[in-house]
Amino acid sequence: MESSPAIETTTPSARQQAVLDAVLGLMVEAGDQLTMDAVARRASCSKETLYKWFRDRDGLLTATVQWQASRVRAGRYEARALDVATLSESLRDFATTWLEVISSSASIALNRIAIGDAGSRKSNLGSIVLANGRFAIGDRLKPLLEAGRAAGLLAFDDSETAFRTFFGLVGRDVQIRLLLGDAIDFDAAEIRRDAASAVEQFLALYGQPQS
Amino acid sequence: MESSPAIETTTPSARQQAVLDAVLGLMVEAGDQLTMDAVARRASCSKETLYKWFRDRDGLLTATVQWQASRVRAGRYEARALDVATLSESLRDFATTWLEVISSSASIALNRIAIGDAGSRKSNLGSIVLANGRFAIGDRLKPLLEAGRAAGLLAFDDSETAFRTFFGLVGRDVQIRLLLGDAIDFDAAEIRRDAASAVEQFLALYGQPQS
DNA sequence: GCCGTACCGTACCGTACGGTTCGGCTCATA
DNA sequence: TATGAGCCGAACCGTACGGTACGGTACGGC
Repeated sequence: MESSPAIETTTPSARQQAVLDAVLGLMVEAGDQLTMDAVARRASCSKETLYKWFRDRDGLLTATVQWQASRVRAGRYEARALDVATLSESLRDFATTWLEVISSSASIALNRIAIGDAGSRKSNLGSIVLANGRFAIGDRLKPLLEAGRAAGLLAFDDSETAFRTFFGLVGRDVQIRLLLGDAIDFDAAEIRRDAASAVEQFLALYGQPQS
Repeated sequence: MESSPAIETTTPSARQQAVLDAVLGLMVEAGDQLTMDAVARRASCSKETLYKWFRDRDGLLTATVQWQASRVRAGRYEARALDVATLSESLRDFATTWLEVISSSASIALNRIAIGDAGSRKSNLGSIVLANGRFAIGDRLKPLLEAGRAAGLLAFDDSETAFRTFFGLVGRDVQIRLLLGDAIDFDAAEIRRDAASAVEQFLALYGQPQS
């Protein structure tokens, strides 16, 4: 269960970024009719250019996924002097950010595309999304969990297992419901509430009683 | 957050079931090239028959989803005399069954299809899958939870919230990883282990101390 | 002023696929 | 043995879409 590194590639030029944003916009508004024609029209560029820059449709999608991933990287969580308050605060931030990401229309659209072609063995959008989503989050959260353990605030054997529990408590059924088209009303307040109660539950399971 | 009833329709004839099984097989083996031609070839029937029986491609997919759902309905969990042992045993059964379902290749393929066209507003495979998956499970688990509460074994205000926690603890990152093409080795022993520890955690959060 | 480069817009090609039509086979009923 | 319903297999149609080709324009370097 090694963590895949979040793939990094040469950043696209400004014009190319505009194209990728057009793709994202199109995904969100009409995920089905994501045709090369539509992209070219929306981005005011020619299909020839699309093919020159991104090789083929798959390359365009891959670049889009990576482009979106590159700007989701949220703030880091430095292991400052940890007490139970700052730890749970950091965990809440983490949970909140994660819930905001997975409930954003861009993420939903992107995951739909990636899941769709994970069924066809060609291309590997799925693994890219996984590497930049689930596994990137794990890589960023585990140091915090381990710092919490080092500070005597948490108790667990395997940080991977602890992380997966955290993931489940935070995400619950949200992502699958959104992906399947369920319209959950999920405003910022609701997200904060859910994040807080998930952290509370996580600490109930893994927290070390402070003597 | 009303629970949608699991849609029930007239059961297909034996021949029709064979066709639907062909669709399922095709989904699993090559989810992308799920064409009407391929289905007809695999089921040794004519496209004319497909269109007569199922109206159009969408009707065929809908019937397939419902057909698959109809045979997933696992055993019921009668509220026998509840003590903590039988309750946690029932919960373990539940979790095990659920994990087996979501990790089965049929379920993965089906969810991929449903998610794929949840992006296009036409058709509502997504809601059908939700109704027969996530919500059907909820409807079947909640009575058990409430029986546990009535017996003084569990403590919670809202059975929906308690269920969603259970869902998260059991499923964690499994479904999204499988949908995105991650190859988790998930044998029966692993599933039982995961189910058991999820139930243990759930009881740690919601269990009522037995005096 | 001339040329090469990069790009836009559009027309075009090939193919795949949803859906329709039709000829022919089988079989049950009369 | 005639008839018709039900179905198979194959040919067919229209369209949508990925990918290519090409004419035209703007611009920087010589």
